[in-house]
Amino acid sequence: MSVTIKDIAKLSGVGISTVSRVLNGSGFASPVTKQKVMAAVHELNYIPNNNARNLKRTQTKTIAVLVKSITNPFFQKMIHTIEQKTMLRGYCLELRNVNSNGQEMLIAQQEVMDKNLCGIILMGGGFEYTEEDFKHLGVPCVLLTVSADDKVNKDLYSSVIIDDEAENFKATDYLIKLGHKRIGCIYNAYGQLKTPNTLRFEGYKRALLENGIPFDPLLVSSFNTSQSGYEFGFNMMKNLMMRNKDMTAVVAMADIMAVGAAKAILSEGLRIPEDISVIGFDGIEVAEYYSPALDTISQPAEQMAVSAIDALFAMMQGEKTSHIVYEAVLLKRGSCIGLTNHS
Amino acid sequence: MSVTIKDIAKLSGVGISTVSRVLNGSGFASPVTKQKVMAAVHELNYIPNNNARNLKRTQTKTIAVLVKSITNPFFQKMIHTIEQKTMLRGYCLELRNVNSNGQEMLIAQQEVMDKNLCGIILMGGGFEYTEEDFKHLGVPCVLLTVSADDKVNKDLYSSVIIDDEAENFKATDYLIKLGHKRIGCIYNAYGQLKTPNTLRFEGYKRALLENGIPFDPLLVSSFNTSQSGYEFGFNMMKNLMMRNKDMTAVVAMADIMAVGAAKAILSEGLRIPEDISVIGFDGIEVAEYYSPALDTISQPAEQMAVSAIDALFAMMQGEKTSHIVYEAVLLKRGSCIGLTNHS
DNA sequence: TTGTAAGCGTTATCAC
DNA sequence: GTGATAACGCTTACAA
Repeated sequence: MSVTIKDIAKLSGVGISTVSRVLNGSGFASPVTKQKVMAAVHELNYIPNNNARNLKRTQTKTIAVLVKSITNPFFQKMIHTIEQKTMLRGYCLELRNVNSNGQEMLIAQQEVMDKNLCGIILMGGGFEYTEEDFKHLGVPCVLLTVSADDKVNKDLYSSVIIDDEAENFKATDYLIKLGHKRIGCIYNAYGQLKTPNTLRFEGYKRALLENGIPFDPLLVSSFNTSQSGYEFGFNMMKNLMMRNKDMTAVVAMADIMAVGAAKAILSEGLRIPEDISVIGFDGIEVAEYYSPALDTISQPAEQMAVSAIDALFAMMQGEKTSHIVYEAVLLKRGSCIGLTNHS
Repeated sequence: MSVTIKDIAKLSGVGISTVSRVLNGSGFASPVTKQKVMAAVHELNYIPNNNARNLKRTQTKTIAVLVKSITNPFFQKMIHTIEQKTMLRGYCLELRNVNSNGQEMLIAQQEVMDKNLCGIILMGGGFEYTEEDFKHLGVPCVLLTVSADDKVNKDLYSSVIIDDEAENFKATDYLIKLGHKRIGCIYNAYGQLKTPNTLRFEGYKRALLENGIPFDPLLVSSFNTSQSGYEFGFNMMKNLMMRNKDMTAVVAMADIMAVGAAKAILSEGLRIPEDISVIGFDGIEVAEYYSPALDTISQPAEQMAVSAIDALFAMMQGEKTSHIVYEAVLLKRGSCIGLTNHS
């Protein structure tokens, strides 16, 4: 079958462990031996079996990032930053995508065991982690963009987040202060889970409440399907417009949805912001390159990524866990306008 | 340390192999035994070690997709389709991202060995595969969106592609037939490699040639940086506009670049398509949701994915390799206009 | 400097 | 139905 370390040993006329030593750089071997071994390796196109390796190895200097839906453009900057910072510290990074709901911790445990990880970062998804989860993991764990329930002992994990509720309060309040009263809301209700989106929705409701504007379910679209974010935003916005002729603004709980919503508005022959103001959330590139550029609540993605990796390495060195809440920035790019200026 | 199959065997009072059998569903075990084993598994939170598993296992019913830069939105539809089709056939799918240049085949070999794959799909990247590569792999291999050099024996691999040169000829020719003569070109020159982008560039040049329009290097922007596609398109377009006041159209060799280019145009106070016509390539969602929606050469992503997976399973059943070239569709959405209509 | 041999945790092949 | 036991390919003491 496949060529193994034995074949290399045989061909180069040395012992198995010598081959292993040469390949791993550990221990010493005479230059001549090295030559012979390497020659055999190339001749037979030998590739070491990682399973056999990991089975024995203890320390791997590897950490992992588990991303819930890696295709989310918001995560890309973060991942990139984490990759760089990890390399810089001389560690390897294992990047893994997760789709399955609620299974992320199982996959995390699996990964920790398989790869002998010394730490792990979990990003995306919901807030459904339990104390057991962290205990089972066995290695330091940092949650990024999500956290665990307040009941969970905060010494078991670190977290780097924003205050989703407060930030979307900020977005909604901004529109209200601009004079808007009929404000649509588009968000992704993912099952009954507590997610960043549901928190943002709470912020939307609180902003209405505190400003004395009645909450109107007709202004909310959150029917969850498996469509893409763009398509989702587009369809939800179409619905909202059909149901609410008096709507003057919309807050979308993700920029991709905001883009879809914007397209829906423009395709109806309406203008942004003159007819309807639009604000998104996250701060991804598309919102910036869209025309018109869309206002958004921009998360400090790079800083968050840096903090996450810092927190992880701190934990790996035995330091305490940390829980950072960053502040997001309301970027005004012109897709929202005062109601008095509406035509 | 970690809890192993032995612990489960001990706790549940059965033999190791019985535990293995219960967990794998293979072989038989009495309901009572099953109960006991499962109870122990849950109590100790046992997770089987994949390395040890893969070391022994022969048939895994698993195939893999190696994607060169998984963040490329064009690949996402394809990956999704491949995932579904794979599950449908009762196989597992291993999705893996590759960044390293030219190392994709090494990673592929590694993956094949580690996971005992029975087949692999490679998407993205360049055309640099050799005969040796496929021979070393040891399992059926399908190239998706790229192919190997013509010198490589076509019985060694399957491929599903479009004719990048011809398709971008189509795009450029379309603009020329609309009356454009000063047509900008934005593409990503990735080292000296032969990539879809370089082929598309060839198509651009041939269209000019066959229509008797002189090729002007000033109209080409391909300075390769590590920027994102949007940023890249934006900056390249800024350059082009600065250098060519008489440019009336631009062809971008990827939709993300086209979006960046469009933003650059609009941010200069120019209009699309009245002042400058824009056409992209690939057919991703953002181009559709952009405002104005962008014309593009749309690749039949789903069909291509289906063909790739079909080809792979065919090979796995001992059938011959296949080499399919799909035709892309020129989508006219209004971002290109006849020159006579230019204001 | 090099080789021998004992595991790593699992599965597969047998006997029972 | 179930339980020993021999691999799987490698790393790592330890011995030479």
